[in-house]
Amino acid sequence: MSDTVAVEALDAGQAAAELERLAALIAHHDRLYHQQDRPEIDDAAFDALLRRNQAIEARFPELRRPDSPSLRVGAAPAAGFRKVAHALPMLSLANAFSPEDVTDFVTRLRRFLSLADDEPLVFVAEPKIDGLSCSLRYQDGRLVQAATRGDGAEGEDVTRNILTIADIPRRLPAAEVPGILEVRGEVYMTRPEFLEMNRQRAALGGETFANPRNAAAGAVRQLNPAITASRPLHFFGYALGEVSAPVAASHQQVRARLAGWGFRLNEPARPCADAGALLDYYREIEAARPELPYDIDGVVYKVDRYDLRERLGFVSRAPRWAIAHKFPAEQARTRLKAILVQVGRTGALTPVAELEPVNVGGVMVSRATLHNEDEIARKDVRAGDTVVVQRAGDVIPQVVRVVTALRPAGSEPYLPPEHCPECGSLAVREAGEVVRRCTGGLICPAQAMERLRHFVSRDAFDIEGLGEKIIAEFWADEMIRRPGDIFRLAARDRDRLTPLRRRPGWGDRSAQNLFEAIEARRRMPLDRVIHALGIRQIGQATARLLARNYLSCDNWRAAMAAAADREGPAWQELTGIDQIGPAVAADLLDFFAEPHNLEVLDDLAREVTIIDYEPPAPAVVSPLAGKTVVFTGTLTDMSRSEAKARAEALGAKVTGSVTGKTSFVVTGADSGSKATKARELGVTILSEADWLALAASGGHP
DNA sequence: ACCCCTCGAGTTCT
DNA sequence: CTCGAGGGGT
Repeated sequence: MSDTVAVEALDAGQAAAELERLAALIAHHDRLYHQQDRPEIDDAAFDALLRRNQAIEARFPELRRPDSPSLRVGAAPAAGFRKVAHALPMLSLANAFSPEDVTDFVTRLRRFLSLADDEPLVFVAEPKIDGLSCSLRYQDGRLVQAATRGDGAEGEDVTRNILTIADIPRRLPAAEVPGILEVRGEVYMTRPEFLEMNRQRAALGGETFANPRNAAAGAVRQLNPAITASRPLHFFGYALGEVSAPVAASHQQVRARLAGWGFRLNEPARPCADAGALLDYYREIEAARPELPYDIDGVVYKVDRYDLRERLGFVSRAPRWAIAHKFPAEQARTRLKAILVQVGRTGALTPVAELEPVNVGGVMVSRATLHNEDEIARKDVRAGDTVVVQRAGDVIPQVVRVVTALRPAGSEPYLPPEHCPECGSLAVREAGEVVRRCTGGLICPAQAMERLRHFVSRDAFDIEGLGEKIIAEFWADEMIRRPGDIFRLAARDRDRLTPLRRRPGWGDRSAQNLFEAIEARRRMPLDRVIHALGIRQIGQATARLLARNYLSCDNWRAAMAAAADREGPAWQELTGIDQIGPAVAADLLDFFAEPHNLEVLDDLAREVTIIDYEPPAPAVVSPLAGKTVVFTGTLTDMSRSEAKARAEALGAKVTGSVTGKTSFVVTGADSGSKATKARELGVTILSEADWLALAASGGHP
């Protein structure tokens, strides 16, 4: 039996023959296992076949078949990679699309930093490579971990694959680098190498990749590092992540250090002193774009000095000190076949364009959102029109405009539906609102299924393997009608009652995986539970506010019941929560006024342990935490917004008017009534110098 | 009565 | 990613 011949002893001819045999054999057993649920061999024997196939492929990569089992069998789970939390989050950048955006950016920063006209502010401009961001972690100079960006906070451990990239040094001179050093950069594929690789794959009858970015991403996320190794990948370093000791004071110094350690850098990079220089750089790169051997989607401008970056800080999820200036999105023309209407979990009816599939910047697009009926009217989009399509931020397809000259005769303007396309209930557009909503509420199955989808989504209960299709099947079989049902599935499956058993491709293993994912969610923090309920206007952030304020589920429910009158102390407490006003509070109470919702919550609480809110460990221990600060008058050394950001970073809340709750008032020049009021109320008054000293000390007086 | 910001809700494709 | 609405401040 040829299985017993050592892989090392095979010649190329034997290897090719064996790969062919293995492909057929593995596909056969895979079918028996997954689709017919009557395996002929046990799991260990099956795995042995897979391993042998992989070993032969590793030795003869050029013989790997387009129908190779290693591509399909191992391709499914991203679960193959361990999740790793980034020590410092990998943030995204704000975007600029026009010269005005760039001049605004420079002006905004100069104002924020309170720079005088003669004080310089240097940026470094670099090309923005269209690849896959990765963070490389070095410990005592040794590469110990590589992670993808993921959602920015948590990525996937792709160390074994990254180690196959020749551009990446595995060791850095230990004498020169701190104990912990993270290098961030972009994994990419050059265009000529990408084209050559696709040519080879096509010749072998395999699937080709749409663009170098997808090819690079696919290669890095291969479960088998041997496949990654066979792909032509490169790496540019562009920043540092966590460092246990500072290694540079500016971006230009970082670049010099990276180059010294053997990293490739984004070139050309250029220091620029003002918006004019940045825009010159942009135009040069745009002109050079076709000649560059790799794809870029724009350029990046970063403040050079690290001390200034520190002062500038962050706005929501992006650093204030950098911006990506994007090239205009690639556009394509296609025919709009029809305008469909989708039903969201809140009943919102969203029109979606069904398009003749068209390639936009390397990806086939067949649908695009039209947002709402006003948007359709503004652009006068009609079924049958030829439209210009682009991918916003190179991701989400959007209809830019109609090519009116190509409009067929006799076309009619779009008419919004009067009834929900899913349940037939009346569809109403409230005065002053843009969205039209299905009034079916609880009787609309589309809404109910969307609510379930929301319930299991990543920011809510995060149940993997319970996607749209599976939910729809369980719904049709009346196995899942409300969230609590999900947790009773495994019990019902013991009687082989679930529709899973009729699904082609589903065997015991798949069902087992799903039930394990569900069981892992039997305990859930209060804020996630609140979010998962899908109450109108209550998203992740607002759910957290509620959890923080009411601490336990029982307490929250009692408070909501007590606030039902919409005027008493419970209502006052609710609307007194910062960021919760009368509109949000009303939606919350509407939810609780519906008996069905209370039943759903009771039912869920019987299945799931709801964990009381636990305050996160404070990031900064500062005497300013929890204090309320008011700035008044003209500050000279810091702009008002920097002062505000600084105070908030130290845990204080900044407001505009002096009240009894105000902890202290910072008075700049020409302070007026606010300082007077502070004196009347006996609130502590600080001069700007006092404030600067306090802020510089990290809040410790 | 405005303006700015944050949040929510919707969306595509691999 | 985009848009609209709500909240809070000027």
